[in-house]
Amino acid sequence: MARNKGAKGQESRARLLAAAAEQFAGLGFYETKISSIVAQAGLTQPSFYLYFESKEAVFEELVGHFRSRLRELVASSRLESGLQPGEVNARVLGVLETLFRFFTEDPHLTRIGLFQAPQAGSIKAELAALIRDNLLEEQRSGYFRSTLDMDVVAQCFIGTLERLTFAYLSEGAGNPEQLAAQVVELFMRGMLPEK
Amino acid sequence: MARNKGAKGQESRARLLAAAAEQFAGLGFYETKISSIVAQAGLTQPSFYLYFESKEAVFEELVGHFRSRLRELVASSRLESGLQPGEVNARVLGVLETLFRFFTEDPHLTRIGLFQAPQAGSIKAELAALIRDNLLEEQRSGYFRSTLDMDVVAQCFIGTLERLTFAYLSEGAGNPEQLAAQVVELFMRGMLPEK
Amino acid sequence: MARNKGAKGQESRARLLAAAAEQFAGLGFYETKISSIVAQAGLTQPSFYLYFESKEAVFEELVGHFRSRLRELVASSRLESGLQPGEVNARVLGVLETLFRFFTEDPHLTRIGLFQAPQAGSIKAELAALIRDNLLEEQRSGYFRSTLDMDVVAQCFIGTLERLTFAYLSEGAGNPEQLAAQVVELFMRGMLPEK
Amino acid sequence: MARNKGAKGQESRARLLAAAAEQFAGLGFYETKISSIVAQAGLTQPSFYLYFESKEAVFEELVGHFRSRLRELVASSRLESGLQPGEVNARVLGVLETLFRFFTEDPHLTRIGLFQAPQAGSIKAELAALIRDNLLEEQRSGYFRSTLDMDVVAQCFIGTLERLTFAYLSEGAGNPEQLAAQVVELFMRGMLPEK
DNA sequence: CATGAATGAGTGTTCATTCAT
DNA sequence: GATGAATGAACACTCATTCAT
Repeated sequence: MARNKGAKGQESRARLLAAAAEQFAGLGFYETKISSIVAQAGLTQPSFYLYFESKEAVFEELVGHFRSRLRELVASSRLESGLQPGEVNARVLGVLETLFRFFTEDPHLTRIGLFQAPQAGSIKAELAALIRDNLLEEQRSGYFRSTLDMDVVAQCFIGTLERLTFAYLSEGAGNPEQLAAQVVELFMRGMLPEK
Repeated sequence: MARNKGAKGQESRARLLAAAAEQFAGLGFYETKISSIVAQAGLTQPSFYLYFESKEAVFEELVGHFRSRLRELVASSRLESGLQPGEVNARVLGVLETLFRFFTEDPHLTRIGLFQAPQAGSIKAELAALIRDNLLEEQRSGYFRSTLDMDVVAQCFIGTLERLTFAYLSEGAGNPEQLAAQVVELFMRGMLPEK
Repeated sequence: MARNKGAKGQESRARLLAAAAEQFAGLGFYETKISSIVAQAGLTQPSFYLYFESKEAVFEELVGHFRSRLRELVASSRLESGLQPGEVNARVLGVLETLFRFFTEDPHLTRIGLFQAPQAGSIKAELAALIRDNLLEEQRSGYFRSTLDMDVVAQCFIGTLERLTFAYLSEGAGNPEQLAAQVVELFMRGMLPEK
Repeated sequence: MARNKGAKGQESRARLLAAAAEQFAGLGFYETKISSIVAQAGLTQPSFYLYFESKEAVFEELVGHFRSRLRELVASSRLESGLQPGEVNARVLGVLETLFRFFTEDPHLTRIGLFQAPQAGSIKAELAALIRDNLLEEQRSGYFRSTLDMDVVAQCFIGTLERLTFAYLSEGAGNPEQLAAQVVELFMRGMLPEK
């Protein structure tokens, strides 16, 4: 009941997953009915259970995808130590761009992971912790003002990312790079140490 | 159907509303059952319909409360013109404190209005627009850097407020004034004009 | 709980009864709600139970009224024996007119008694039996063709009366006398003995 | 939602429809419960909704059946012109027999269509209109007395048919042909032109 | 690999009726 | 004589899930 092998089966499974993602994102968990998922995927209800254990299970699978890909992303953008002071700006810009791009890339998944999932809170908390750790390391290296509570700053970043993603990117307005630049402009003067 | 007069009736209605707010906030709309709302309120199911048209109706009433109180709050915190340059900081600080306090004051309602409601998006959009208008006026008066896109800035504020509220305040950690101060410290240097 | 005496009480009871008759006639038993009856009567629900035992009870009271008044009517129109052959026509005409008038007089009650009541069938059967008895006596007296099955004829009269009442009279079209005349014209040639 | 294809499905649907017809006819719309319909059909409640949209929908389907079959019947019994005067009697007899037979054929449906349905009034009105049109054509051809108001006559036929159907046929007493003959004997002398 | 048919369990809602005042 | 408030009992309907094929 976990992974069906044949080519046609994988195709069906993928269609179901895509339909589920779209509907969960648009309607939320409860307003999304198995009947409408399978309809969109061109299958019947029992087929659904050929590929997934339950409605909860698909939802969890989607949330899981989102969460683990997000984790990888942030992990891989860990600061290499030995950063030059002049590069801090670019570094933060890069991280923001990467996150904006990630959120824009699969909007259904993003919407599910950041809004629809009951775990949305803990996902954001986890993300915040990762970002905070990055920031703390940089702060210790003297790149950032020592008076800042990096816990708070990380939360501000998350909130900002989240809001801008939904206000602009999911509406198809603006683009990741431009938004990231504006955020950097807004935040950095408050973060860099006084000259 | 929403105007029962006697004192006892108003009491019952209030109990139902409070129970509904608590459960909606904690469990969401769908996992909240009328049966458990009335149980918490010490009544039976039919009584619920003495005071509310439907499950949707109570939910909407709560969201409506939140939305309109939020509206009033922001409207009443419009900037009086004739602000001294030195006061800008304090002004923004004040607005942030007010909003933090408002969000903390009735956590159930806040959770419903900002997360559980399908209209959460439009509520935040509305709030963003109001804040943006405030900011724009101040920008025109020269209090803020002219290169800033106040639309984006407003969204950053909303995201930040929202995130901090849920990360700290609803956990009972931190306090509105302290958080507001940190946000001001973080944002202001990026917002005030260069000397 | 049966008969409240005071003037005001009688007034209230009458208003309830009238409202009930109107609504039962128009909407039927099930679509008529106690709440709407009392609303129309300008009272509250508990007041209803001051005057009637139950919803069924009011309905029965109305049906009972109809049934007993109809009974009296037919009973009182029994043929005096010693009728002259030439008067038969006028006699039947008179009975029809009387019944048409009765049905038109209180349309709500008529609609309830002939259509809405579960006993409608037995009411019509009873009426048919009474009419049949009248007809039989006249047949025995030689006023009517001896080949006619007066049981059937009576049913034809009932059906005709009922249909014409609802097609014309309750629409405010036509009048009892004229309709009665037409029925007599249609039926009598088939009923009177061949010359 | 009304087109399930397999043989087993059609069987179930038919059983539900039959059970519904029987219970609606016997108990009326409101006293008939979905639970008892499905019980009689040997199914469970959700299965009902596999075949019908709602309780109202089955009822309407039954009424619709009745109405359209009745329409066809009357339409197909339109008078061929070129009728011989001597055949008028037989013609009317034939129509009456046909209608009596139709009403007797599916007693549940008849009871629903003529009594239980809120549209019963309009169904009878429609039937009356169709019969009146037939009669009018014959009247124009000189087969019937020109003084008769065929609108009224048609209503008399309907009432008579209805009453006799329920008084005799649904009790299993009498038979269509015999009743039709008696009606013809009663009405025709009043309808045929004076010699 | 897929489907037609069926179901268990649950939930919102309605309404006649009553209690206490 | 009347009412505000409350309730018991029921019922239609939904939906995720599962057999049997």
